[in-house]
Amino acid sequence: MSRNYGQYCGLARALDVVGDRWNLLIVRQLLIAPARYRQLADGLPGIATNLLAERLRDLEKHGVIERRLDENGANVRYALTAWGAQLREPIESLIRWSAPLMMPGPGGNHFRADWLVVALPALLAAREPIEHTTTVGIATEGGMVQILATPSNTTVSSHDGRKLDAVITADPPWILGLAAGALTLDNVRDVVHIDGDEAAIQRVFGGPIGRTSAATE
Amino acid sequence: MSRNYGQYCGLARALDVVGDRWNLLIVRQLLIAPARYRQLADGLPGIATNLLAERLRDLEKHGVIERRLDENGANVRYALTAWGAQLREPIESLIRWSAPLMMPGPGGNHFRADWLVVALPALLAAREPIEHTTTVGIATEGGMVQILATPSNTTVSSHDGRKLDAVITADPPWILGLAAGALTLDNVRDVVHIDGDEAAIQRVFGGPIGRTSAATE
DNA sequence: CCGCATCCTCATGGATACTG
DNA sequence: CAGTATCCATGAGGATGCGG
Repeated sequence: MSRNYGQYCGLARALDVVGDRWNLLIVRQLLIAPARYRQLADGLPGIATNLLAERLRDLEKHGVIERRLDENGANVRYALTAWGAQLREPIESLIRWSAPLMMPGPGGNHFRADWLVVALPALLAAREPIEHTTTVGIATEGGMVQILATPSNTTVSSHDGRKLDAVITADPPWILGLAAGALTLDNVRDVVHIDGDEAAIQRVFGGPIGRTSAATE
Repeated sequence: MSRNYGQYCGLARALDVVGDRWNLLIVRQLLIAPARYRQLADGLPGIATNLLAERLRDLEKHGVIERRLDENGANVRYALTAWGAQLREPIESLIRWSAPLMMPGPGGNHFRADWLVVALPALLAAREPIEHTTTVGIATEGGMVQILATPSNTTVSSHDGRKLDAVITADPPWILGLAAGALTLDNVRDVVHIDGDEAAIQRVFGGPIGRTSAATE
């Protein structure tokens, strides 16, 4: 049972709902994709099973997530509600804010490639749109994700097997450093491996960082 | 001592720093202005003094806040570091997300007018810039804040005594509803009181809501 | 197996008293 | 004023059990 701050303040009321330990990480997992209980537990290393169950109940009660049944009426699957999905903005903001904390590297922490599906759009949102549609793969320990960048938008998802313009193989900190704009391709040339069209990687990661903390224009 | 998630994920590392109870609310207070220990305790109703002291130590250790001494070398004052101040973005996002939670009203919760200094810019950030420089006061139980809106930016601060184009007196939910765009001035005309130039209020709160969750254009 | 519920232990939070 | 110290209540984490 979540403890309330008892303050009539937007931040306090938001934290009354999602401020409890694990809550925002559960939302992160569901931003990747709707998931079964077991998938959530796997994607949240360290969570106790009773806590996961309790948090899911709380989040459902507050309208952040919902249980969905598949066609045959069994097999619950957890998914974000429309309101819960709007947590993407604060979560992406926190991810951008945390960039300095990521630069030192993993240091024994758990890592899952699909976390990049949330992190990369957050960091790449700072970029100017690219001119030519480009598809690149990011291969790290634990899996491959793909970036589909068009002039109008950029999406990141698990690799679906399609042919890509280029694939960059690298440890996660280098990828995040590139995405955050803290590193250039030249900086990391000898610790990454690129297959395919290097110019494609350059288009995705090399563009100017156009976004400031103020609104554009 | 804050417990760590042990995940190499930007969100998890951000929460390792600011995810502990009270931490983001302390940052909220310091976004209003640098403050003394006592001012913080007053602005955070419900916090225990040992927790406030411990959180301030943690946040300082992580580089989110710093202790500043005034000229004569005594009297510490807590303030955000440059990095800590960048938490304004995630905090404003959470405030926008929480708008549905604010509509039911305070219901016995604590309220401080200076919390509006953080909340109103977050909600008004969705507006198109106004055409004519306008200054309005918001008088609620517990104090008055002022909005200084120019074509280039909008700031909210505690009232400094200057002459204002208009003052609107209303309970907080009406103000937040107006700022969030959930209410119009016509909706609340008989529960608020306006002194001065009503058109000024209309310019600040009546403008079109231009911002969507996607980036502009 | 999956999706939890129970039980137990210990770390953390909260209220209040107290001190330099 | 600006915190410590103390004590109690609550929540987190881990192991295990259990029905479907």
